Amino acid sequence: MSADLSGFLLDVLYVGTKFVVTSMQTHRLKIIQATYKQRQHDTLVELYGRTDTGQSITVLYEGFYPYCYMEAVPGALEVVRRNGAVAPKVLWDRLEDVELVHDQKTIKCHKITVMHPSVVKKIRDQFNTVNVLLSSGINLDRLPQFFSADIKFGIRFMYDLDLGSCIEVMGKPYEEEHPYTTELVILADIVAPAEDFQVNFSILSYDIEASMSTKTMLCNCFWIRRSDGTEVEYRLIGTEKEMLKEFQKIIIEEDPDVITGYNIDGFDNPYLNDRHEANYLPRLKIGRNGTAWRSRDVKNSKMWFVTGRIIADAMYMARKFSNPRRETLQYVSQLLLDESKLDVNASLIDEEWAKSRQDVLDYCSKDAYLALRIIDKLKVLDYYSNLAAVGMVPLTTVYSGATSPLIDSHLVREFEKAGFAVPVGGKPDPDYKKIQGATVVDPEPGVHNWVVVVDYKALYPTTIMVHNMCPTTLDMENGTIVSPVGARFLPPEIRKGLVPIVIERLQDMRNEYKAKMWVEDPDNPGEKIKSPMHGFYKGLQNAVKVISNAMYGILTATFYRFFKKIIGASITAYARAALDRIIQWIRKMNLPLVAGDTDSCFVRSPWPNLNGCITLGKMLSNQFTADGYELEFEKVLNPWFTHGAKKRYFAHVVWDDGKILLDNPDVYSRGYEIRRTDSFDYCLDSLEELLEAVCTEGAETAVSLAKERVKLIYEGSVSAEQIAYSKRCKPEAEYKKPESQIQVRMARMLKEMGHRFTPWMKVSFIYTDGDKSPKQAYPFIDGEKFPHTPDWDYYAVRMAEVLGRVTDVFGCDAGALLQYAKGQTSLDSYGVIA
DNA sequence: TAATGGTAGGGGAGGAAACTTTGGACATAG
DNA sequence: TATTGCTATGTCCAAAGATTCCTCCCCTAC
Repeated sequence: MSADLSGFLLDVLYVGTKFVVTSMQTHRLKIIQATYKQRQHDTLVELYGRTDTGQSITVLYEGFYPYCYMEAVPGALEVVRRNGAVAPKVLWDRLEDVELVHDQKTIKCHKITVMHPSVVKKIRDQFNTVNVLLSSGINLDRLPQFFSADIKFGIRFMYDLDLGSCIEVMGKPYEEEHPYTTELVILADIVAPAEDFQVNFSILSYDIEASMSTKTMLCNCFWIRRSDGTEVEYRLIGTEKEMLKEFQKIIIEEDPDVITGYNIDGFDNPYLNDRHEANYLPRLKIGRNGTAWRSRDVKNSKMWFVTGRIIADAMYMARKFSNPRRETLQYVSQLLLDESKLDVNASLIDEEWAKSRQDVLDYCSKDAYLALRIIDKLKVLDYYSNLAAVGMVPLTTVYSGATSPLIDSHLVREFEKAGFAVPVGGKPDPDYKKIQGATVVDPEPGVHNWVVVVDYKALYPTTIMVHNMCPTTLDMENGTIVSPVGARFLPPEIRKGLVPIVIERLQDMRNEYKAKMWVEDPDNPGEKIKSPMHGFYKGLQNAVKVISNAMYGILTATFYRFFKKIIGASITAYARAALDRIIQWIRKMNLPLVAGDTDSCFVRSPWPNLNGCITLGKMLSNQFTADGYELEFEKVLNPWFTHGAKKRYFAHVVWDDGKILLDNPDVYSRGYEIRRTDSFDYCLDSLEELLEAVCTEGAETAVSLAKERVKLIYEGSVSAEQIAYSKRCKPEAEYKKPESQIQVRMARMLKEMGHRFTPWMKVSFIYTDGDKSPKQAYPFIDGEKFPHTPDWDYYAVRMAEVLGRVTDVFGCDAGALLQYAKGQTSLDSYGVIA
């Protein structure tokens, strides 16, 4: 490997009579994790990441201290001073008096700087604990409020140095003895923000086969793709102890940023951990600071963490990014990669192992390989990388899946810069009454031709900006902007809200990224072509959208630090009013409004042709693009169908944002079983064909298709695979009555049958007796023959209900469909259905 | 190192409550 | 005239069935 000499500065120091030459280096890196180590008298900031040159790096920074703000209640500081457990850890010489604005009032505060992050919590806690407070012997008028007192220290560091997810550091190699295992370990003098760049993370994907009878490990196969793109495969066999030790050693040597595998959170990780215990080995030590991994209970199941790396379960990623109907590795790799697992019966693994070790090793290795490919295919790392860049947080923060830290990252910085207090997050209120949300228009059932769709662009963010809504402008006395629910906000001339400022900045950012996706075509001046960085900027602009859209939700979350119920209620009230303006106008003009939801209206055009629709769409758009709101003319649908339920539509798109698709229309479908993952394939395939027929063939053909389908399933002429239901199963403790839930009963059965099941997985099953209560069913296993007889009667009824909702519009209800299937002419034999 | 975006809505399943039908015991009329 | 055997009918009451209503749950739209 050749060093990049341009990044070196020679720093010559004169020490006594000798010249000592030290090398100052600069590095650019993307932060994977920002954390810290508490030392005796200070805290060391630790940033783990990967550089633009592909090296793993630990950046250390000394001299940055934790702090928080405490309201200056008389005597409060004395309480801290007298607490022997806390006072020695406070840097009293750094104590500052500051004024912070909170709820339109100026509050006198102490800025308390301490040695360790844990001290901040202790200071807060002593005011919560009556005994500690009493023992201080001080009577307080009231308890002081705390501000900026729950920000993680690594994040605090990034806020204060205004860092994003990519940074530039200047420093020297860390010479002290240290536990860090990255290629580079730098003690930084300067840490500065850097423009975002793409990083090639290294990734390890592993899979373990375990004996069913002895519970010991048979083999561990894994693949590593290094930062330079090369891939290596390892296959560990031998004694369990050797395999465990070897795995740890290779992880440290190869130093992957990301560790993955299929269902590792549910199986491989806890299993590995158990085997370490069984072999009297310490926990797997794979942290980049030499520490062991650890697990945390999240919603009744475990998640695994390791310092400096990300443990990303490929199953979780597949679930999150592609919402597959089933979640077995076999199904997902078929769906996403068009590849299969190798043919080894996992529930008979001991026999297979005895028969042919080579086959089991190949099988195991392929599983690890598939997990790696799934992560690639879904572009998981790109997505998180972008989200981290826009959210200005380390990669681990976005990986955790929470969106509030991304919003926090922008708002807290903004609040602190402007001198506003940053409250600590609250606890959920069990008595909380939901605020009123959006309007949904009752749709007009039937087939409609030439329907124009208009919707407000970014309705909630726009609403926040237009009405200057923010905790910093909410002023019930002086506010002149009065929301429909009575909240009063200061106008921007008096004080521009910080939330609107952040939203505006995000929008500008998005426009900038969008612009960078395209460049002038050198061959065709005036024409735009994709820029070489098209994909990169596309990802970034999408990340901005994700964060913008989350803003309303976060501000309306009770636990969020900037939560104000009346602001949330005002946002939705203004939004309802905006939609209502269009609805009223459309009704006044006597135009048929066929549907509408939150920010959109579906209007049937009085002119039954594309040009007429375009005229109407543009007219609506012009009419209602005003006062900061932008109504977009989105689509023309022809035809458009609904059976009359909200949020359930099916249509053909013949015009989409300027593109004419008359000859080859896109399908537009919302809510129907077609889009649902908890229905069975035959049902949703049939429904899709039925809706297609409704749109293209007319009612008669559609009805006979529905009748035929119900008949076929009633006769049992459908494969087991096509009638398998699939439902997510949570940990049993999450249910009020676990055994009443079919998915719980199926999960129990799966386990009894010797299959791996971990909570939060989807389970597949087929009903065998729908008359019993609770209904009887058996698990369906991918690729295996279903050994029971399905209750075709039950399936016929289900199909009839689903298809009947559609055909009912044309006078043929579920009962009639069933009647045809059963070849009966009278209703009485199954009167319940009618 | 206890972490957490929201509300609106459709639709299936299970189960309790309210309601209806059924069937046995008994009485009475013929 | 009184009693018995038998059937038809009515009433009461509990069990069984069918409905309705509510809640839980999953998943989706926005």
